[in-house]
Amino acid sequence: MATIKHVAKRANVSVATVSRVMNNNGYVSAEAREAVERAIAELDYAPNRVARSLFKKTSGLIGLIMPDITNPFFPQLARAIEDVANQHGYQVVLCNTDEQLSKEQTYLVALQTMHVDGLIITTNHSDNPNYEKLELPMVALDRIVKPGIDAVISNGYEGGRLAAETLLSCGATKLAHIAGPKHLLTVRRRTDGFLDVAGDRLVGMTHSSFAFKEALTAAQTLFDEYWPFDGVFAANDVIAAAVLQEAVRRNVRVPEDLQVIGYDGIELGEMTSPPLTTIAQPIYEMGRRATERLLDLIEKKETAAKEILLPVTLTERQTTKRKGHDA
Amino acid sequence: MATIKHVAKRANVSVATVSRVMNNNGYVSAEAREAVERAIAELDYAPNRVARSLFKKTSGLIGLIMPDITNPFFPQLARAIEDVANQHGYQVVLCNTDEQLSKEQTYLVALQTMHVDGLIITTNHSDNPNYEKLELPMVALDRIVKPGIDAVISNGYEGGRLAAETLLSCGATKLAHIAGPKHLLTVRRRTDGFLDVAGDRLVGMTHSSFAFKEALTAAQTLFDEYWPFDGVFAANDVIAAAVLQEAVRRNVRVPEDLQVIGYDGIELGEMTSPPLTTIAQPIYEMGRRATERLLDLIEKKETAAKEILLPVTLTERQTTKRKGHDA
DNA sequence: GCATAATGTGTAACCGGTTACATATCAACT
DNA sequence: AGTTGATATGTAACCGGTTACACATTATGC
Repeated sequence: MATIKHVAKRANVSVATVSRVMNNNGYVSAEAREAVERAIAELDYAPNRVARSLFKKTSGLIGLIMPDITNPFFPQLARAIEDVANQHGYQVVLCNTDEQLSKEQTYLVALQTMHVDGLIITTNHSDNPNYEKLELPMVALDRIVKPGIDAVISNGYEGGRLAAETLLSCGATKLAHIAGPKHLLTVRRRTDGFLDVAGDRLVGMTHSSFAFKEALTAAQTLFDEYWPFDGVFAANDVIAAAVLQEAVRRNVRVPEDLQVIGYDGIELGEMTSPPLTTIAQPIYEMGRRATERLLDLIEKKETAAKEILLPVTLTERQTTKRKGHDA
Repeated sequence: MATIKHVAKRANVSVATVSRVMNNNGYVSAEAREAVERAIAELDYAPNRVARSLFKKTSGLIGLIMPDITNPFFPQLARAIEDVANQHGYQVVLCNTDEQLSKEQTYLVALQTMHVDGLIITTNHSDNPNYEKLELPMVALDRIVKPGIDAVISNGYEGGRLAAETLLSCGATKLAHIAGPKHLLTVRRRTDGFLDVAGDRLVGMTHSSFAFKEALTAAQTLFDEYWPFDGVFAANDVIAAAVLQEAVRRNVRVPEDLQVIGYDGIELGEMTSPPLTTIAQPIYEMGRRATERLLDLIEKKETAAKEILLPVTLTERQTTKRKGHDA
């Protein structure tokens, strides 16, 4: 690999001059600039980012910490983050923590010692003290870490309300709910919104993680203990898919006998049979906004908002009846 | 952040000695070692990887180039890669190229200038000249780039055969197939294997990308043009999910009237109704093997195998009848 | 008891960039 | 003509590690 010295020699200038034309700062004569540019082209030179990084204490890297990229909600987020980062010349380092504090800790020091410029965190240990001492720009995504830390989230409470309102206005009268993991504040809000609207029309509720197998078990429990009901709101689309599958197994027709609404708006919802009605978060948008915010933080554009709340929307597919039909 | 100089000063030794205890090489007296270790602990010192990287020309980073992490086959792969890399102290940089040569090119120079130690490529431009001039360890995953480059793939041809054999032994007599993108050699092999066994029992075939929307269109075309058939093999699980959905739409019962087999063995297959029978690739294992191979290459353990071929297995769920029932 | 090898430690060069500072030239202004 | 400021460029220090090399000191062999 060619270095700046090779370029300097070839262009008959000093390394300082080469550096000046690369970074487009300081005074450089037209001839010198031209000579340097020719040398760069001829040698196919690209500056060593490691060397630059060492001096500038900036790496062009951002760390992305998520529980598990295998959970179908995250790839879209990762994609958005990667897209925006890339457009601005940054690369992203992927870290799966399985929500284990020890892994998180290991990654944190690894990322720190490699001088990442910022962090996006979709993992939540609100109680994790590690983040605080970290003097790094960071934004929480779909999570709320701490008052002081920027967050990008969607309106879970309204989403939960919307789910209940939709179910009711589509004619459901006996509602059931499968809530998500209790330690996720953003997920609890969906449940809160749903329950507030459902009121005493709620006939049953259970909990599940976002793993499909567990969701299936939870769905079975729901049917075993609370059937009959005619409208289910699941805390995410994976759980909703489990409800759908369990309904099929029990010969419960969807949406005729039972309407189902999921949450997230991941692609999976299009692939179930019937396709899933869901409360869609603007997933890509969330990733985009979080990254833009982070880059602003990194580049010291002191932007105002500390918490960005995005709206959710109803994506009507075929697990609900047409709205207002028999409401 | 504490630097090696701070540690040296505090331990009353030179930076060389500190470096020696950090790397556990050279001679260090017991007292010196102890003093250094104490200083490290007290200062909470972690060596700057950027500085180390500059001198050693090694970064502890591996580049992961994939078409689109959003495609449900890739997250598992990424997870496996990340796990293994992490266990060995490496981090992974995620790159989505959308199979666009220009993006690939941009990433390649970015990764190169940041001195990544190796590359895992799940993207395929067999014709891409960029990879050749790259003096970097790399392994192709689920792709075949070039004879000289290591590859980890699963046995697509056998998988295709297995799909056909299964369909036939479960009583299907009129087979149909939706093939995948033509430019993917590993995917074409599935089709080859399937066709070789199907022979003249094939009644129809069409093509599709791996995008669900396109797969739905392809499924419709298949039904429109070739119905009736009683066994479908789809080139991947996403396409199979589309076939399932289209079958439901047309009131074709699965598996009674139509049996369906997918390919890949992604989690989606468990979530469809009914759950999908599929030819499962050992996805996690593939990612693991590719990464282990790459690390061997990086660390110059000249290992033999140039192409690692992994077996596929049949995952019987509920879109096929019980085997041998009516064969 | 002396040559030799093993052990222990510090100094400084090096990796490949960036930039403060010194120096030089030249045009403009008084 | 002399001062001043803008333009242009090179030298060398610096970022934070690693390691070749020089130099001591101690242990071992004959």
